[in-house]
Amino acid sequence: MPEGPHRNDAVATIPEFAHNVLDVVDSIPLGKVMTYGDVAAHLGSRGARVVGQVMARYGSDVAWWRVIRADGSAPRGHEQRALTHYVSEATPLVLAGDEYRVDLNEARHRL
DNA sequence: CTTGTGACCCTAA
DNA sequence: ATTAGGGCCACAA
Repeated sequence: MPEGPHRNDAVATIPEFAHNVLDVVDSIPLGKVMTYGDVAAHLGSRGARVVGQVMARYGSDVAWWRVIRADGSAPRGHEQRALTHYVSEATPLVLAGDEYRVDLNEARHRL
């Protein structure tokens, strides 16, 4: 007889929405990016911030640098580490003095 | 159940 | 360029 989730499921730990976010991130091709809002919209949500929370909590094992802000800047507090990835995977960048942005016109992954 | 919290987004000043 | 304010909403406590 079928039953719903019981105690001691080996799965979970990661909530459903968070799991879906990670799936989308895994689908972003090398050298491409999506904004937090893009990821949310793809999942039928308007919660760009929630995507950020998910990345902060569960994103360490995926290509987190491919999810960026709407203006093309890297995740807050991770600009340096993100840049090494952009360079190594040849993500199109726009330089502005000591700052940089990902060139969304070139690198945005659309669905 | 209620509340506080953001790796955010947008507009206005 | 910067700041302020409102909106967003899944998640953790």
